[in-house]
Parts: sequence; structure tokens; C-alpha cells
Amino acid sequence: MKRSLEILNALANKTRLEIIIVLLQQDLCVCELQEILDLEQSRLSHQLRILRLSGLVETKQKGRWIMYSLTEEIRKIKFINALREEVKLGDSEQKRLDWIKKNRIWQRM
Amino acid sequence: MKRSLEILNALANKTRLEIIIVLLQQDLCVCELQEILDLEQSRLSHQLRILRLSGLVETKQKGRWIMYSLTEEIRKIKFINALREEVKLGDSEQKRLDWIKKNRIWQRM
DNA sequence: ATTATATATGATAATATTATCATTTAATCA
DNA sequence: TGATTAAATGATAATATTATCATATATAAT
Repeated sequence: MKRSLEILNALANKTRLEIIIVLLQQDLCVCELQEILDLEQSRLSHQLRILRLSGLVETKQKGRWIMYSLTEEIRKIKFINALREEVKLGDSEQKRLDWIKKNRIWQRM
Repeated sequence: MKRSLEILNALANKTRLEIIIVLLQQDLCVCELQEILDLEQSRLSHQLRILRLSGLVETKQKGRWIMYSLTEEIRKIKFINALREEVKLGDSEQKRLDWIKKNRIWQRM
């Protein structure tokens, strides 16, 4: 119950939920998230911090980028996977994500 | 996304999450919820109001009791059902709920 | 009719969350 | 080295949530 509540709290915010939904589809660096979700850098960074401290996401440094991905713990949770089917990004967010999925040529991973 | 966020916000609170978990097992009136979750009446009532206004629960008057149950919309949502498996009540809460399940003789429903 | 029980609401104080702006750190590139 | 890009942090103001106490309403029992 305690852990589930922490996770629900982490998800109960538009910015953070969108981050999680995006990361369910693909690992991304901060500046890509920033483009996709059209957010101010420091706002995004603060929310990523909350997700990191709550154990929903983890980071790996690749050159000058920080790649964000979901933690193993979170990937295993059933209701997170249910979200994948039930929660959709806005059209423009999904479009920008798709663009990055297809056109990212440089290797950040 | 908007609706999912409303639902997540409604769930992201200890009292409210416990209410939902309890109601997944059984419809109950306010005073039963109060006993099971050991909450002050007005606090419980305020949180029930939030759940009602967010469309997670609905009420039916039975004599002087108000029976609370989950809405159809909510019962259908996959990640709500995933919660059923993943989120457990505390021992004493579950014990008191079990007691009521077995020993409630009067008909409130 | 009065009382008791069940529930809801209003007001307010305490607390927590979020957004924003400025600054900082660290890595890479020219 | 100095400039640039990527990301994180700190401080603070704005906003939202929660708990609490008092009061109100409605049904039923005596």
C-alpha cells in the first residue's frame, strides 16, 4: 500500500504522467523529452527529479546527454502496463515522439 | 489523458486509495467504512465527496444509511483492476472488513 | 415532538505541490 | 582555453490539498 501510494503520487501530475507514457514507448534524453512535451527545461528537470527519487525512472549518462528510462520495478507493475493501453498522449506529442523514433540517426544509447 | 489524470489524482491519497480498495471488495455505507478504516467521520466524508465528484464512486440511500459503491466506469478500467491484485489493505483493515462481510446480518442493500 | 444516529458541509489553518527565474555544474566542441 | 549545450539545483512565490472543528441536514426510533 505504501509503495503503491508513492507510485500513484508520482503519476498524479500531468507532466509526470506524460513523461512516463512517453518512456513506456522509448528511452529518451532530457532535451528530447523537452521537445516532445514542449516544456520549459527547469520544469521538466524538477519533475524528472521527483520521478527519479520515487524510483520510477533511472538515468544513464551518454556523452553529454542523460538518458532516462523506466526502472525494472516499474516495468513489472501491472497497473503501469495497463496505463500503456489506457492513457494516450496528445496528438502533437505522439507525432513528435514518432518523428524522433524514426529520424534519430545519431546514437545516444 | 485528462480523464486518466483525474482518476489518478483521486487515487493519489492514502484515505481515498483505501476506500477504493475496500469498495473493490464490497459495497459499504459510510459508518462501515469509518469502522474499517478507523477514520474521523468528517474526514472520511470529505474524501468520499472528492471520490464522488471525480466519478469514482456513487451512492444509493438505504433507510438512514448511504451505501457507497464504485461506478461502472471505474469498474471497467484495467488499471483499477490491476490495483485489486497489487494493492493490499493493512492487516487490521482487512480483518475488520472480513468481519463485516461475514457478520453483517441486517440488510442495508 | 424529542432524541439519536448517519452523513454532509463550511470555514479555516496547516501543509504540500507546482511553476518560475536565476544560478550552477558538467561535458563537449571550436 | 573559452564558448556552447545539456541538465540539475536553489529560492521563492503561487496554488492546491488536507485535516480539523463546528455546524447543518435528514432519517428513524422512542
